[in-house]
Amino acid sequence: MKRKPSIHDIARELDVSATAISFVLNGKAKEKRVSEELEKKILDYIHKVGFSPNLIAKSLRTGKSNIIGMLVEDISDPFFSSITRWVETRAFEHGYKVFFSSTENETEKAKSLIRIFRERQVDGYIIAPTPGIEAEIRSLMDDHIPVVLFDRHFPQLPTINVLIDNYQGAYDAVDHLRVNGYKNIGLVTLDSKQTQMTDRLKGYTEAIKANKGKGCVLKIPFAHREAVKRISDFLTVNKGLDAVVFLTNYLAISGLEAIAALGLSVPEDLAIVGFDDNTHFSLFSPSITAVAQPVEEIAGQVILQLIDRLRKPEAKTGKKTIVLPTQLIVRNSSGRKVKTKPVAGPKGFTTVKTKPIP
Amino acid sequence: MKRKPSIHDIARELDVSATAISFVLNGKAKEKRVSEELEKKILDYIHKVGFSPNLIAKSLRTGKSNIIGMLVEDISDPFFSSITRWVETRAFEHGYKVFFSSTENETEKAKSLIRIFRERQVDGYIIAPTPGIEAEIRSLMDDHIPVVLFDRHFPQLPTINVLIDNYQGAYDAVDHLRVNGYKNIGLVTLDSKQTQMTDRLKGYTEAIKANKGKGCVLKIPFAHREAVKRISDFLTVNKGLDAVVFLTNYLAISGLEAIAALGLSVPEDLAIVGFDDNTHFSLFSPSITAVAQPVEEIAGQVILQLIDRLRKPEAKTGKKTIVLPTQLIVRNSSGRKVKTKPVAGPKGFTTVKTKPIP
DNA sequence: CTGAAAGCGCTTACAG
DNA sequence: CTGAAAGCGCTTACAG
Repeated sequence: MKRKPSIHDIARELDVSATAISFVLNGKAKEKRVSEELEKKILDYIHKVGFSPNLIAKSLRTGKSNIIGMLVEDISDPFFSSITRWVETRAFEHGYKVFFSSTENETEKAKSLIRIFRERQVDGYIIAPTPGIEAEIRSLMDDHIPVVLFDRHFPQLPTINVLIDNYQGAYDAVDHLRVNGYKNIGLVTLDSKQTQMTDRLKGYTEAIKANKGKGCVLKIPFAHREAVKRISDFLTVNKGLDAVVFLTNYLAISGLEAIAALGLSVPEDLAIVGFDDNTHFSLFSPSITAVAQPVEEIAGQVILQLIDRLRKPEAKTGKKTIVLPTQLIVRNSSGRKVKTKPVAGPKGFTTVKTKPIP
Repeated sequence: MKRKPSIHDIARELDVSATAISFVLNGKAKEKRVSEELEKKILDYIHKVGFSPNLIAKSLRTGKSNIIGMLVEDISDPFFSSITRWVETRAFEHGYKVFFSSTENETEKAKSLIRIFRERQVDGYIIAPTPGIEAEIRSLMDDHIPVVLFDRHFPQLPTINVLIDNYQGAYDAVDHLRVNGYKNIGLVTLDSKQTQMTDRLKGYTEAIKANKGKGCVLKIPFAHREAVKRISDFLTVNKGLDAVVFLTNYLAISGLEAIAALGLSVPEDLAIVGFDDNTHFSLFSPSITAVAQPVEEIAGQVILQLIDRLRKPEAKTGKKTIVLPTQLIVRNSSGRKVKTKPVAGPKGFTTVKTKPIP
């Protein structure tokens, strides 16, 4: 592999000092009083040969990499992929490149990614934390490395957090169903102690209580292979349900599979509301009502907070939590309940009328 | 920011040489004849204090970063996101970290990403090329930096290419529709000269010709805002069509929106086949038939070829093209044509007719 | 078997 | 206004 020219090669070529080239390259020509003539000579040559400096060397020398490390749960999830897209764009405007990776919500994977990023001297972190990485985050903070958490957080850590109002989002979903005439509203959530999930669960519970209803909750382990079957069983056992709220994107997708397999009609047999909007929700038949997160604003706040911290690394850090509102996007899957429902079943519940497609 | 300990700090601490530590760290203790006693002393200390070496310094010294730069069209596209997931896993097994970015198929974005990666001394590249970056790729090859192209390629460049049989995939789609009784099969594709699209188009054209049919093609510019309207107009003008093949994932999604807006039934009014499978295709009503790419094998071949090249950087490079087969996944959207309009859907399938939301 | 030293390509305090 | 030199934290050829 041919060695690329270095600043010193160019210095020799042009018979100027490497110092001058460095100043010009970093836009410090004026400040450091490099003559305009010299500056032009250097710039012309650099453009001619298409020189680009070795950023590895620069990083080693300055201790800054201009890289932000970003950990998301799953880069192929529509919520996380759109967040990263926005973050990437905004970071670029500030001169930063973002490297992201998926944790799949696994503690060990998150720990090893943080280690890898640290070894490469990443300047700051944006993290949707997995459970169990409090120590790693604390260690970053101890070394004064800027960290912003989003989507979920650790209440005991004095981090900067960009969150949404999970409680209210779930509450709104239930309330919307109630207003539209649904009486028995079930919930499908993850079996998780992470804040985003517990807050959503609380929103559901409180909304149910407020109307003196009875809750009915199914908790499924993260990334469970048999999520569809679990939901299917849940719906079969709890025939009285006339609506279900799904607390994540993927649970809603699994739920729709289960509902299709059971041959239920939405919303006639069962109304549906999802959490996290999805490009395809408007395309399903019927289209799916969902609690949407303000993706662009989340990304904007995340980068704003991080850049701010990167600018003043020695500033006193304190806990700071930003909570953004959700928005309920009403579509057909939660349409007003039709009271006059044919035949049997308690509360107008129709039994399976179609065989699942083999 | 506290300075992290370096190899020399540890050398001083333990009263050994930095050389020995470096050898131990790189698993060369045996080879370089470091005594077992010394090795143990060093390892113990390193584990105790949790030392991790500065990879930036290592990169600068060795000229290797152990990073692979990967350019995809759009990381949030299900096809590309699953490819990157596999590539990431497989690369990690070989000691490489993958940094990926989306080009959005824009020439300038791709060029600037390649520049950014080069500045950071990335060891090798995996690229789904945008149009117009032949020169950049040639320049990488001139500098003996390993490059593997996938999904599409430049026939005039002697690169390593991992492709699928786009021609056959499209041909199969048309043939399947023909066998199921469809006579007037239209096509919706991108207005693109990239190989993956031209090959698919050729597959369609030849399949139509082989049956002495008449083709009917709509070409839409990449990322066109009004794709739905274009398709809608196309379907309205060409009322004779009884089936349509969509040559990309997103075109199929836009097509479904158009079809919903027009109030057409699938497959009764119009049968559908997509290119690239999609997690949600099985969930739509009806489920969508698609030409699936062998994602895991593509990723496997891509990494295999790249690692091979990274191992022997000076080896003669020659053009090498690997073509993998596609698989047609038959679902309900292309069900056998029923001459007399059906009462209910075939196979106990329920079609929910809902008006599009205004 | 072990260690001192040079050098990867930058930046910047310092001396002229 | 300009340049020589030190140093960021590693690796490795070389001398002992």
